[in-house]
Amino acid sequence: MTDTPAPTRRSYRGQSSDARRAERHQLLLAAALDIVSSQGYNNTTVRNLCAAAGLTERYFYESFSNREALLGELYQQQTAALRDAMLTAIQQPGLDTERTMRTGLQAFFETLQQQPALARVILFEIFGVSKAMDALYYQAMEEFAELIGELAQTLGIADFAKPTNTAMIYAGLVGAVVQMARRWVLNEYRESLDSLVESGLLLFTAVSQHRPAD
Amino acid sequence: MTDTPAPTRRSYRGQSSDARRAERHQLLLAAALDIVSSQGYNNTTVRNLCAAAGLTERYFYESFSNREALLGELYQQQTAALRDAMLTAIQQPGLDTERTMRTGLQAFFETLQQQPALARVILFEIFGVSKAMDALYYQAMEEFAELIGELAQTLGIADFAKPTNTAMIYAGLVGAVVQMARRWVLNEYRESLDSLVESGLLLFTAVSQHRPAD
DNA sequence: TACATTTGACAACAAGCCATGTCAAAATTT
DNA sequence: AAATTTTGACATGGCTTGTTGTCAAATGTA
Repeated sequence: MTDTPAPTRRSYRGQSSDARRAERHQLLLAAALDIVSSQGYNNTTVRNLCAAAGLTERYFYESFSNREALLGELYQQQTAALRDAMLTAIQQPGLDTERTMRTGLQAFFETLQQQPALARVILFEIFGVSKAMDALYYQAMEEFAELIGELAQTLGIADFAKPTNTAMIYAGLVGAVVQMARRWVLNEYRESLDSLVESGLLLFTAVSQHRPAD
Repeated sequence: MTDTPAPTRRSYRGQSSDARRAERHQLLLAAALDIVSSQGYNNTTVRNLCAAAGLTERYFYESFSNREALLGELYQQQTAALRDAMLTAIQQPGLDTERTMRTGLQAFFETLQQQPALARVILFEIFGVSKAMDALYYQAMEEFAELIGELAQTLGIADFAKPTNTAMIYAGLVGAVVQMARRWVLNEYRESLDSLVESGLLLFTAVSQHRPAD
Protein backbone atom coordinates (compact mmCIF):
# COMPACT_ATOMS: atom_id res chain seq x y z
CA MET A 1 0.00 0.00 0.00
CA THR A 2 2.72 2.51 -0.80
CA ASP A 3 1.81 5.77 -2.41
CA THR A 4 1.72 5.74 -6.18
CA PRO A 5 4.90 7.47 -7.26
CA ALA A 6 4.30 11.08 -8.13
CA PRO A 7 4.07 11.30 -11.96
CA THR A 8 6.62 14.00 -12.41
CA ARG A 9 6.75 15.13 -16.00
CA ARG A 10 9.94 16.26 -17.45
CA SER A 11 10.82 18.42 -20.42
CA TYR A 12 12.83 16.70 -23.12
CA ARG A 13 14.59 18.09 -26.14
CA GLY A 14 13.23 21.48 -25.23
CA GLN A 15 9.66 20.27 -25.39
CA SER A 16 7.22 19.74 -22.59
CA SER A 17 5.73 16.37 -21.94
CA ASP A 18 2.45 17.44 -23.50
CA ALA A 19 4.15 18.84 -26.56
CA ARG A 20 6.07 15.64 -27.14
CA ARG A 21 2.94 13.65 -26.70
CA ALA A 22 1.09 15.81 -29.20
CA GLU A 23 3.92 15.53 -31.67
CA ARG A 24 3.86 11.75 -31.50
CA HIS A 25 0.13 11.89 -32.02
CA GLN A 26 0.60 13.91 -35.18
CA LEU A 27 3.40 11.65 -36.39
CA LEU A 28 1.08 8.68 -36.07
CA LEU A 29 -1.68 10.46 -37.94
CA ALA A 30 0.70 11.39 -40.73
CA ALA A 31 1.94 7.81 -40.94
CA ALA A 32 -1.64 6.59 -41.01
CA LEU A 33 -2.44 8.89 -43.91
CA ASP A 34 0.50 7.45 -45.82
CA ILE A 35 -0.14 3.81 -45.10
CA VAL A 36 -3.92 3.71 -45.17
CA SER A 37 -3.98 5.53 -48.48
CA SER A 38 -1.31 3.40 -50.08
CA GLN A 39 -1.87 -0.03 -48.53
CA GLY A 40 -5.49 0.13 -47.44
CA TYR A 41 -6.87 0.08 -43.94
CA ASN A 42 -6.86 -3.70 -43.79
CA ASN A 43 -3.13 -3.83 -44.31
CA THR A 44 -2.44 -1.04 -41.90
CA THR A 45 -0.93 -2.76 -38.89
CA VAL A 46 0.25 -1.23 -35.68
CA ARG A 47 3.78 -2.32 -36.48
CA ASN A 48 3.68 -0.67 -39.91
CA LEU A 49 2.29 2.50 -38.48
CA CYS A 50 4.90 2.78 -35.78
CA ALA A 51 7.72 1.99 -38.15
CA ALA A 52 6.53 4.66 -40.57
CA ALA A 53 6.11 7.15 -37.75
CA GLY A 54 9.51 6.29 -36.31
CA LEU A 55 7.94 5.39 -33.01
CA THR A 56 7.50 2.38 -30.80
CA GLU A 57 4.35 0.33 -30.42
CA ARG A 58 3.91 1.61 -26.92
CA TYR A 59 3.36 5.14 -28.20
CA PHE A 60 0.61 3.98 -30.42
CA TYR A 61 -1.44 2.91 -27.44
CA GLU A 62 -0.52 6.14 -25.70
CA SER A 63 -2.38 8.05 -28.40
CA PHE A 64 -5.06 5.64 -29.56
CA SER A 65 -6.85 2.80 -27.92
CA ASN A 66 -6.85 0.78 -31.12
CA ARG A 67 -6.50 0.91 -34.89
CA GLU A 68 -10.06 1.93 -35.41
CA ALA A 69 -9.75 4.97 -33.19
CA LEU A 70 -6.85 6.10 -35.33
CA LEU A 71 -8.80 5.68 -38.54
CA GLY A 72 -11.67 7.64 -37.10
CA GLU A 73 -9.48 10.52 -36.13
CA LEU A 74 -7.71 10.41 -39.48
CA TYR A 75 -11.01 10.54 -41.31
CA GLN A 76 -12.24 13.49 -39.32
CA GLN A 77 -8.96 15.29 -39.79
CA GLN A 78 -9.07 14.86 -43.54
CA THR A 79 -12.73 15.76 -43.97
CA ALA A 80 -12.09 18.88 -41.89
CA ALA A 81 -9.20 19.80 -44.17
CA LEU A 82 -11.39 19.40 -47.23
CA ARG A 83 -14.21 21.39 -45.75
CA ASP A 84 -11.86 24.17 -44.66
CA ALA A 85 -10.40 24.40 -48.14
CA MET A 86 -13.89 24.85 -49.55
CA LEU A 87 -15.01 27.35 -46.93
CA THR A 88 -11.89 29.41 -47.36
CA ALA A 89 -12.35 29.46 -51.11
CA ILE A 90 -15.94 30.66 -51.16
CA GLN A 91 -15.35 33.34 -48.57
CA GLN A 92 -13.64 35.71 -50.94
CA PRO A 93 -15.93 38.71 -51.33
CA GLY A 94 -17.87 39.74 -54.39
CA LEU A 95 -18.87 36.33 -55.69
CA ASP A 96 -22.27 35.96 -57.31
CA THR A 97 -24.29 32.78 -57.01
CA GLU A 98 -22.77 30.88 -59.87
CA ARG A 99 -19.22 31.93 -59.07
CA THR A 100 -19.69 30.84 -55.49
CA MET A 101 -20.83 27.41 -56.53
CA ARG A 102 -18.05 27.15 -59.05
CA THR A 103 -15.43 28.27 -56.59
CA GLY A 104 -16.57 25.79 -53.98
CA LEU A 105 -16.59 22.93 -56.45
CA GLN A 106 -13.20 23.99 -57.72
CA ALA A 107 -11.76 23.88 -54.21
CA PHE A 108 -13.38 20.50 -53.64
CA PHE A 109 -11.97 18.79 -56.70
CA GLU A 110 -8.67 20.62 -56.54
CA THR A 111 -8.03 19.48 -53.00
CA LEU A 112 -8.78 15.89 -53.93
CA GLN A 113 -6.45 16.19 -56.89
CA GLN A 114 -3.58 17.75 -55.00
CA GLN A 115 -3.91 15.44 -52.02
CA PRO A 116 -4.58 11.98 -53.41
CA ALA A 117 -3.96 10.39 -50.02
CA LEU A 118 -6.75 12.48 -48.57
CA ALA A 119 -8.96 11.48 -51.46
CA ARG A 120 -8.25 7.83 -50.97
CA VAL A 121 -9.03 7.90 -47.27
CA ILE A 122 -12.16 9.98 -47.56
CA LEU A 123 -13.61 8.36 -50.65
CA PHE A 124 -12.71 4.71 -50.19
CA GLU A 125 -11.07 3.56 -47.01
CA ILE A 126 -13.78 4.56 -44.57
CA PHE A 127 -16.32 1.99 -45.69
CA GLY A 128 -17.06 -1.44 -44.39
CA VAL A 129 -14.92 -1.09 -41.30
CA SER A 130 -17.42 -0.91 -38.47
CA LYS A 131 -20.65 0.63 -37.33
CA ALA A 132 -18.71 3.41 -35.67
CA MET A 133 -17.03 4.30 -38.97
CA ASP A 134 -20.36 4.16 -40.74
CA ALA A 135 -21.61 6.71 -38.26
CA LEU A 136 -18.64 8.98 -38.89
CA TYR A 137 -19.21 8.75 -42.61
CA TYR A 138 -22.89 9.53 -42.21
CA GLN A 139 -22.09 12.50 -40.03
CA ALA A 140 -19.52 13.89 -42.43
CA MET A 141 -21.86 13.57 -45.39
CA GLU A 142 -24.64 15.25 -43.45
CA GLU A 143 -22.33 18.11 -42.62
CA PHE A 144 -21.42 18.60 -46.25
CA ALA A 145 -25.07 18.45 -47.18
CA GLU A 146 -25.94 21.01 -44.52
CA LEU A 147 -23.20 23.24 -45.82
CA ILE A 148 -24.78 23.12 -49.25
CA GLY A 149 -28.18 23.80 -47.73
CA GLU A 150 -26.97 26.87 -45.88
CA LEU A 151 -25.26 28.12 -49.01
CA ALA A 152 -28.42 27.60 -51.02
CA GLN A 153 -30.37 29.63 -48.49
CA THR A 154 -27.78 32.39 -48.41
CA LEU A 155 -27.70 32.48 -52.18
CA GLY A 156 -31.48 32.42 -52.41
CA ILE A 157 -31.85 29.35 -54.57
CA ALA A 158 -33.47 27.12 -52.00
CA ASP A 159 -37.02 27.18 -53.24
CA PHE A 160 -38.33 23.80 -54.17
CA ALA A 161 -42.01 23.93 -54.93
CA LYS A 162 -43.32 20.54 -53.91
CA PRO A 163 -43.12 19.29 -50.36
CA THR A 164 -39.66 18.03 -51.02
CA ASN A 165 -37.27 16.34 -48.66
CA THR A 166 -34.60 18.99 -49.07
CA ALA A 167 -32.11 17.21 -46.83
CA MET A 168 -32.37 14.23 -49.14
CA ILE A 169 -31.83 16.42 -52.20
CA TYR A 170 -28.74 17.98 -50.70
CA ALA A 171 -27.46 14.55 -49.74
CA GLY A 172 -27.97 13.52 -53.33
CA LEU A 173 -26.02 16.49 -54.62
CA VAL A 174 -23.16 15.66 -52.28
CA GLY A 175 -23.33 12.07 -53.43
CA ALA A 176 -23.17 13.19 -57.03
CA VAL A 177 -19.97 15.20 -56.72
CA VAL A 178 -18.46 12.58 -54.44
CA GLN A 179 -19.18 9.90 -57.01
CA MET A 180 -17.67 12.07 -59.72
CA ALA A 181 -14.62 12.38 -57.53
CA ARG A 182 -14.44 8.61 -56.97
CA ARG A 183 -14.65 8.02 -60.66
CA TRP A 184 -11.95 10.59 -61.23
CA VAL A 185 -9.64 8.95 -58.71
CA LEU A 186 -10.20 5.46 -60.10
CA ASN A 187 -9.47 6.90 -63.54
CA GLU A 188 -6.21 8.23 -62.16
CA TYR A 189 -7.40 11.79 -62.61
CA ARG A 190 -7.63 11.47 -66.36
CA GLU A 191 -10.16 14.25 -66.95
CA SER A 192 -9.22 17.86 -66.43
CA LEU A 193 -10.07 19.65 -63.24
CA ASP A 194 -12.21 22.08 -65.24
CA SER A 195 -14.23 19.23 -66.68
CA LEU A 196 -15.07 18.01 -63.21
CA VAL A 197 -15.99 21.46 -62.01
CA GLU A 198 -18.25 22.08 -65.01
CA SER A 199 -20.03 18.76 -64.59
CA GLY A 200 -20.61 19.40 -60.91
CA LEU A 201 -21.81 22.89 -61.61
CA LEU A 202 -24.26 21.64 -64.19
CA LEU A 203 -25.91 19.42 -61.61
CA PHE A 204 -26.06 22.17 -59.03
CA THR A 205 -27.49 24.77 -61.36
CA ALA A 206 -29.94 22.30 -62.85
CA VAL A 207 -31.36 21.56 -59.42
CA SER A 208 -31.29 25.14 -58.19
CA GLN A 209 -33.06 26.42 -61.31
CA HIS A 210 -35.52 23.59 -61.49
CA ARG A 211 -39.20 24.44 -61.48
CA PRO A 212 -41.41 21.38 -61.30
CA ALA A 213 -43.94 21.12 -64.11
CA ASP A 214 -46.97 20.06 -62.10
CA MET B 1 5.23 -42.35 -63.96
CA THR B 2 1.89 -44.08 -63.74
CA ASP B 3 -1.08 -42.65 -65.55
CA THR B 4 -3.04 -40.10 -63.62
CA PRO B 5 -6.13 -41.95 -62.41
CA ALA B 6 -9.08 -41.33 -64.68
CA PRO B 7 -11.27 -38.73 -62.94
CA THR B 8 -14.45 -40.68 -63.06
CA ARG B 9 -17.35 -38.58 -61.81
CA ARG B 10 -20.17 -40.16 -60.03
CA SER B 11 -23.74 -39.12 -59.46
CA TYR B 12 -24.71 -38.63 -55.84
CA ARG B 13 -28.06 -38.08 -54.25
CA GLY B 14 -29.55 -38.05 -57.69
CA GLN B 15 -27.41 -35.11 -58.76
CA SER B 16 -24.55 -35.10 -61.17
CA SER B 17 -21.10 -34.06 -60.11
CA ASP B 18 -21.50 -30.71 -61.83
CA ALA B 19 -24.87 -30.09 -60.23
CA ARG B 20 -23.55 -30.80 -56.76
CA ARG B 21 -20.60 -28.57 -57.42
CA ALA B 22 -22.88 -25.77 -58.58
CA GLU B 23 -25.12 -26.21 -55.57
CA ARG B 24 -22.18 -25.88 -53.21
CA HIS B 25 -21.13 -22.80 -55.08
CA GLN B 26 -24.53 -21.26 -54.55
CA LEU B 27 -24.60 -22.29 -50.90
CA LEU B 28 -21.34 -20.48 -50.37
CA LEU B 29 -22.60 -17.38 -52.13
CA ALA B 30 -25.74 -17.38 -50.00
CA ALA B 31 -23.68 -17.78 -46.84
CA ALA B 32 -21.43 -14.97 -47.97
CA LEU B 33 -24.40 -12.68 -48.47
CA ASP B 34 -25.52 -13.43 -44.93
CA ILE B 35 -22.19 -13.07 -43.23
CA VAL B 36 -20.67 -10.22 -45.21
CA SER B 37 -23.81 -8.16 -44.79
CA SER B 38 -24.15 -8.83 -41.09
CA GLN B 39 -20.54 -9.11 -39.91
CA GLY B 40 -18.64 -7.18 -42.54
CA TYR B 41 -16.14 -8.48 -45.03
CA ASN B 42 -13.26 -8.18 -42.61
CA ASN B 43 -14.90 -10.58 -40.19
CA THR B 44 -15.92 -12.99 -42.90
CA THR B 45 -13.58 -15.92 -42.47
CA VAL B 46 -13.41 -19.07 -44.48
CA ARG B 47 -14.44 -21.05 -41.42
CA ASN B 48 -17.48 -18.90 -40.78
CA LEU B 49 -18.51 -19.12 -44.40
CA CYS B 50 -18.24 -22.88 -44.51
CA ALA B 51 -20.05 -23.32 -41.23
CA ALA B 52 -22.90 -21.13 -42.41
CA ALA B 53 -23.04 -22.95 -45.72
CA GLY B 54 -22.92 -26.34 -44.02
CA LEU B 55 -19.83 -27.25 -45.99
CA THR B 56 -16.23 -28.06 -45.36
CA GLU B 57 -13.28 -25.76 -45.92
CA ARG B 58 -12.15 -27.89 -48.80
CA TYR B 59 -15.26 -27.03 -50.76
CA PHE B 60 -14.56 -23.39 -50.37
CA TYR B 61 -11.36 -23.73 -52.32
CA GLU B 62 -13.15 -25.90 -54.83
CA SER B 63 -15.33 -22.94 -55.76
CA PHE B 64 -13.14 -19.93 -55.03
CA SER B 65 -9.44 -19.43 -54.99
CA ASN B 66 -9.69 -17.10 -52.01
CA ARG B 67 -11.97 -14.88 -49.98
CA GLU B 68 -11.61 -11.99 -52.34
CA ALA B 69 -12.78 -14.01 -55.31
CA LEU B 70 -15.92 -14.86 -53.38
CA LEU B 71 -16.59 -11.23 -52.54
CA GLY B 72 -16.12 -10.28 -56.16
CA GLU B 73 -18.60 -12.83 -57.35
CA LEU B 74 -21.04 -11.91 -54.63
CA TYR B 75 -20.84 -8.28 -55.61
CA GLN B 76 -21.44 -9.01 -59.26
CA GLN B 77 -24.33 -11.31 -58.43
CA GLN B 78 -26.02 -8.68 -56.32
CA THR B 79 -25.48 -5.79 -58.72
CA ALA B 80 -26.88 -7.98 -61.49
CA ALA B 81 -29.95 -8.70 -59.37
CA LEU B 82 -30.48 -5.00 -58.76
CA ARG B 83 -30.01 -4.12 -62.42
CA ASP B 84 -32.39 -6.88 -63.51
CA ALA B 85 -35.04 -5.67 -61.12
CA MET B 86 -34.80 -2.20 -62.63
CA LEU B 87 -34.75 -3.40 -66.23
CA THR B 88 -37.73 -5.63 -65.67
CA ALA B 89 -39.65 -2.80 -64.06
CA ILE B 90 -39.15 -0.27 -66.83
CA GLN B 91 -39.92 -2.72 -69.59
CA GLN B 92 -43.64 -2.66 -69.06
CA PRO B 93 -45.17 -1.04 -72.14
CA GLY B 94 -46.86 2.32 -72.36
CA LEU B 95 -44.69 4.31 -69.97
CA ASP B 96 -43.97 7.93 -70.78
CA THR B 97 -40.67 9.56 -69.93
CA GLU B 98 -41.44 10.55 -66.39
CA ARG B 99 -43.16 7.31 -65.53
CA THR B 100 -40.21 5.37 -66.87
CA MET B 101 -37.81 7.28 -64.68
CA ARG B 102 -40.10 6.95 -61.70
CA THR B 103 -40.60 3.25 -62.23
CA GLY B 104 -36.88 2.63 -62.53
CA LEU B 105 -36.14 4.59 -59.39
CA GLN B 106 -38.93 2.82 -57.57
CA ALA B 107 -37.48 -0.56 -58.48
CA PHE B 108 -34.04 0.61 -57.40
CA PHE B 109 -35.02 1.81 -53.95
CA GLU B 110 -37.56 -0.94 -53.41
CA THR B 111 -35.02 -3.64 -54.08
CA LEU B 112 -32.60 -2.08 -51.63
CA GLN B 113 -35.37 -1.87 -49.06
CA GLN B 114 -36.59 -5.40 -49.45
CA GLN B 115 -33.12 -6.89 -49.58
CA PRO B 116 -31.06 -5.10 -46.95
CA ALA B 117 -28.28 -7.65 -47.25
CA LEU B 118 -27.93 -6.79 -50.93
CA ALA B 119 -27.91 -3.12 -50.02
CA ARG B 120 -25.23 -3.59 -47.41
CA VAL B 121 -22.93 -5.48 -49.76
CA ILE B 122 -23.40 -3.21 -52.73
CA LEU B 123 -23.34 0.09 -50.90
CA PHE B 124 -20.75 -0.48 -48.20
CA GLU B 125 -18.80 -3.69 -48.12
CA ILE B 126 -17.14 -3.42 -51.50
CA PHE B 127 -14.85 -0.52 -50.62
CA GLY B 128 -11.33 -0.48 -49.39
CA VAL B 129 -10.73 -4.15 -50.01
CA SER B 130 -8.32 -4.22 -52.92
CA LYS B 131 -7.57 -2.77 -56.32
CA ALA B 132 -9.48 -5.59 -57.94
CA MET B 133 -12.60 -4.73 -55.94
CA ASP B 134 -12.17 -1.08 -56.79
CA ALA B 135 -12.19 -2.09 -60.43
CA LEU B 136 -15.37 -4.09 -60.00
CA TYR B 137 -17.02 -1.16 -58.29
CA TYR B 138 -15.93 1.18 -61.02
CA GLN B 139 -17.23 -1.17 -63.67
CA ALA B 140 -20.59 -1.61 -61.98
CA MET B 141 -21.06 2.12 -61.56
CA GLU B 142 -20.15 2.69 -65.18
CA GLU B 143 -22.70 0.13 -66.26
CA PHE B 144 -25.42 1.81 -64.26
CA ALA B 145 -24.39 5.15 -65.71
CA GLU B 146 -24.48 3.74 -69.23
CA LEU B 147 -27.91 2.34 -68.55
CA ILE B 148 -29.08 5.82 -67.63
CA GLY B 149 -27.43 7.23 -70.72
CA GLU B 150 -29.14 4.76 -73.03
CA LEU B 151 -32.45 5.44 -71.36
CA ALA B 152 -31.94 9.16 -71.76
CA GLN B 153 -31.29 8.70 -75.45
CA THR B 154 -34.28 6.44 -75.90
CA LEU B 155 -36.46 8.88 -74.05
CA GLY B 156 -35.08 11.82 -75.97
CA ILE B 157 -33.88 13.87 -73.07
CA ALA B 158 -30.19 13.62 -73.75
CA ASP B 159 -29.51 17.07 -75.10
CA PHE B 160 -26.98 18.99 -73.11
CA ALA B 161 -26.05 22.18 -74.86
CA LYS B 162 -22.48 22.86 -73.85
CA PRO B 163 -19.67 20.46 -74.67
CA THR B 164 -20.50 18.51 -71.57
CA ASN B 165 -18.90 15.34 -70.29
CA THR B 166 -22.11 13.37 -70.39
CA ALA B 167 -20.54 10.24 -68.94
CA MET B 168 -19.52 12.29 -65.94
CA ILE B 169 -23.02 13.70 -65.58
CA TYR B 170 -24.55 10.26 -65.66
CA ALA B 171 -22.01 9.05 -63.15
CA GLY B 172 -23.02 11.94 -60.94
CA LEU B 173 -26.67 11.01 -61.18
CA VAL B 174 -25.90 7.45 -60.24
CA GLY B 175 -23.82 8.73 -57.35
CA ALA B 176 -26.69 10.89 -56.22
CA VAL B 177 -29.25 8.12 -55.94
CA VAL B 178 -26.65 5.76 -54.49
CA GLN B 179 -25.82 8.29 -51.83
CA MET B 180 -29.50 8.76 -51.08
CA ALA B 181 -29.72 5.01 -50.69
CA ARG B 182 -26.69 4.91 -48.37
CA ARG B 183 -28.22 7.60 -46.23
CA TRP B 184 -31.47 5.69 -46.19
CA VAL B 185 -29.79 2.50 -45.08
CA LEU B 186 -27.77 4.21 -42.36
CA ASN B 187 -31.01 5.80 -41.19
CA GLU B 188 -32.52 2.35 -40.99
CA TYR B 189 -34.93 3.14 -43.81
CA ARG B 190 -36.65 5.84 -41.83
CA GLU B 191 -38.04 7.81 -44.77
CA SER B 192 -40.77 6.38 -46.92
CA LEU B 193 -40.02 4.67 -50.19
CA ASP B 194 -42.05 7.33 -52.00
CA SER B 195 -39.98 10.09 -50.48
CA LEU B 196 -36.83 8.49 -51.87
CA VAL B 197 -38.35 8.02 -55.28
CA GLU B 198 -39.57 11.62 -55.44
CA SER B 199 -36.21 13.00 -54.42
CA GLY B 200 -34.42 10.90 -57.01
CA LEU B 201 -36.91 11.87 -59.64
CA LEU B 202 -36.45 15.53 -58.87
CA LEU B 203 -32.74 15.28 -59.58
CA PHE B 204 -33.28 13.36 -62.80
CA THR B 205 -35.94 15.71 -64.17
CA ALA B 206 -33.97 18.77 -63.11
CA VAL B 207 -30.98 17.60 -65.10
CA SER B 208 -32.96 16.34 -68.07
CA GLN B 209 -34.93 19.58 -68.35
CA HIS B 210 -31.99 21.83 -67.72
CA ARG B 211 -31.14 24.43 -70.33
CA PRO B 212 -27.92 26.27 -69.62
CA ALA B 213 -28.29 30.01 -69.45
CA ASP B 214 -25.23 31.02 -71.48
C1' DT C 1 28.52 13.28 -10.66
C1' DA C 2 24.51 10.67 -9.04
C1' DC C 3 19.88 9.81 -9.97
C1' DA C 4 15.25 9.69 -12.24
C1' DT C 5 12.67 9.69 -16.27
C1' DT C 6 12.05 9.05 -21.06
C1' DT C 7 12.87 6.60 -25.03
C1' DG C 8 13.74 2.83 -28.38
C1' DA C 9 14.67 -1.81 -29.76
C1' DC C 10 12.80 -5.88 -29.33
C1' DA C 11 11.03 -10.17 -26.92
C1' DA C 12 6.96 -12.73 -25.56
C1' DC C 13 2.53 -14.47 -25.70
C1' DA C 14 -1.93 -15.78 -26.95
C1' DA C 15 -5.12 -15.62 -30.62
C1' DG C 16 -6.77 -15.99 -35.21
C1' DC C 17 -6.43 -17.08 -39.92
C1' DC C 18 -5.42 -19.37 -44.44
C1' DA C 19 -4.52 -23.26 -46.77
C1' DT C 20 -3.60 -28.07 -46.94
C1' DG C 21 -3.76 -32.68 -45.26
C1' DT C 22 -5.60 -36.97 -42.89
C1' DC C 23 -8.91 -40.45 -42.32
C1' DA C 24 -12.99 -42.81 -41.52
C1' DA C 25 -17.97 -42.89 -42.62
C1' DA C 26 -21.52 -42.48 -46.18
C1' DA C 27 -23.12 -43.15 -50.77
C1' DT C 28 -22.77 -45.15 -55.20
C1' DT C 29 -21.25 -48.39 -58.72
C1' DT C 30 -19.98 -53.00 -60.35
C1' DA D 1 -20.81 -57.89 -51.25
C1' DA D 2 -16.64 -55.58 -52.69
C1' DA D 3 -14.55 -51.66 -54.48
C1' DT D 4 -14.44 -46.81 -55.32
C1' DT D 5 -15.74 -42.18 -55.01
C1' DT D 6 -17.58 -38.53 -52.27
C1' DT D 7 -18.23 -36.32 -48.13
C1' DG D 8 -17.59 -34.41 -43.42
C1' DA D 9 -15.10 -33.64 -39.25
C1' DC D 10 -11.07 -32.26 -37.81
C1' DA D 11 -5.87 -31.68 -37.35
C1' DT D 12 -1.77 -29.32 -38.69
C1' DG D 13 1.75 -25.95 -40.06
C1' DG D 14 3.08 -21.52 -40.92
C1' DC D 15 2.22 -16.97 -40.63
C1' DT D 16 0.48 -12.46 -38.93
C1' DT D 17 -1.48 -9.59 -35.52
C1' DG D 18 -2.57 -7.08 -31.20
C1' DT D 19 -0.95 -6.12 -26.96
C1' DT D 20 2.05 -6.19 -23.03
C1' DG D 21 6.45 -6.55 -21.01
C1' DT D 22 11.68 -6.19 -20.46
C1' DC D 23 15.83 -3.68 -20.28
C1' DA D 24 19.50 -0.88 -21.52
C1' DA D 25 20.74 3.55 -23.61
C1' DA D 26 19.75 8.41 -23.97
C1' DT D 27 18.36 12.56 -21.88
C1' DG D 28 17.21 15.34 -18.49
C1' DT D 29 17.44 17.10 -13.23
C1' DA D 30 19.74 18.06 -8.78
